[in-house]
Amino acid sequence: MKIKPFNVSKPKHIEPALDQGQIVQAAIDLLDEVGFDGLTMRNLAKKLGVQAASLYWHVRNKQDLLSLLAEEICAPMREPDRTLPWQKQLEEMANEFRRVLLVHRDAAQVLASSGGPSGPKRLRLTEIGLRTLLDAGFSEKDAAYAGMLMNDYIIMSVLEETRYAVLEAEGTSEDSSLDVQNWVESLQANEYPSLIALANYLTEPDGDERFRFGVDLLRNGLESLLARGKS
Amino acid sequence: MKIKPFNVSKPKHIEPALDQGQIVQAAIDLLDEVGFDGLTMRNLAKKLGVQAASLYWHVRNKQDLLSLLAEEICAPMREPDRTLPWQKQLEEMANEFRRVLLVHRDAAQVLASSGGPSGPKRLRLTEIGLRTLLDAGFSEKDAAYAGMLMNDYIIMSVLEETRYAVLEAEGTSEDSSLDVQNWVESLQANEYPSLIALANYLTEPDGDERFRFGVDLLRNGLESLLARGKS
DNA sequence: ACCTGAACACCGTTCAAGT
DNA sequence: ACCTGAACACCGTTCAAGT
Repeated sequence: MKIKPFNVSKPKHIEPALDQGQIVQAAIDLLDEVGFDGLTMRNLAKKLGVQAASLYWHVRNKQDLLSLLAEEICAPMREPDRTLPWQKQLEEMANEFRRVLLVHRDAAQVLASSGGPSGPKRLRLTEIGLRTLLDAGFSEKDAAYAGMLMNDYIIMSVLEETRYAVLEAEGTSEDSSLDVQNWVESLQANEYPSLIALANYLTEPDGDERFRFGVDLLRNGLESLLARGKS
Repeated sequence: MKIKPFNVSKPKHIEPALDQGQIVQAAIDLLDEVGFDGLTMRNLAKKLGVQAASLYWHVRNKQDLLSLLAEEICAPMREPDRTLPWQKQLEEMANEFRRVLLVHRDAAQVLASSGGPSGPKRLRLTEIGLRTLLDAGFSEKDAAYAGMLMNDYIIMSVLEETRYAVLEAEGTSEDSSLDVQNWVESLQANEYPSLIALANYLTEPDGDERFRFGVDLLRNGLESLLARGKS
């Protein structure tokens, strides 16, 4: 009675129905369809035709999934041209970051809820940002703080930009403009004169302009900090 | 058989067990005890010795409660001395804002999850900030964008500052420092030289210094923007 | 190794019913 | 007017059991 030893290495090997890459891709699709709040482990499992518990074989927990998602969202970010002056390099990185955050619905929320950069792509991008600042002449401390600040600013900026968009989409266009109107009129004019004077800008959702304003402000701040240090 | 008519005006009037002020106060206490994630309608009801559904008589929903909470958290903010130069006024406001956000656990998370300012106190504070910027000579657009930027920066800054604190508190002090050490060592030195060189600053939780850096940067940016506009 | 079934311990919110 | 009981429609996560 002999047992054939050769098939032992492939003993009833069924193709695994799932792997981490599929899960992450499905999660991105689900995000685009239903947004951050609809992105649940159970909905994701349903989309994959699988039990929710199955996901936990390929992913530690939801937090882990969000980190993988953040990495995937940032993957298409292009790196800046290293021959440019440091201001232009940082500007390019900021614009690229914002661009990829606007590709997928609620991407900024994913980045905000996932912790700091852990995947190789995001680590590389922060490495580039920090190197740019160091090469520009900033001290280690200033470079570190400035890098974190820029990163946080961009995420938070897009977060708010898209939150406004949601507020707009909730009512019909006439209704939402009426709501803004009512909001302004509900303020007593003599109590909040500046607020009322600037209401158009405060409720205006021109994200491009607002984002550029912030980036310019930070660049100006960094330039004068550098000038001060060098004098 | 006569019925006394005089008690009719007070017909079995039981003292209401709850009002909005009590709910908000209990929510603040609960926040300090269990943090943002533990602040649920059900836990809050339990703390008040009442059914969860009862809360919905005094508060529209959880979002509404968070707005009330945000207002309560900001209530102790003092207003800046109007005779100071605009830079000092803004600095004072920033420091005050951060101060009150550090009084209660996860207060920054409450502010971040509650929408824009709706209560009278926060409206008044943004009014003051915007007025300061207008008085300083900024255009309406610049003042609006700068005001929103400062507001967002402060909330996000404290948000991250306290998130770091949580990461520190999770392990014993030796463990967490070891984790940081391991995190750094897990990076290939030749792949991420800047990241490794700045690791101490990136993982250092000196919130005071980091916050001041950001405020200084924004002030510098605003000053050069103003100088440019005036030239 | 990989997936299922079923449970555990929760959420926010609604609503008829009580007082 | 104000509160309760009970339900509805969900969550993330675990774990013994199956294949």
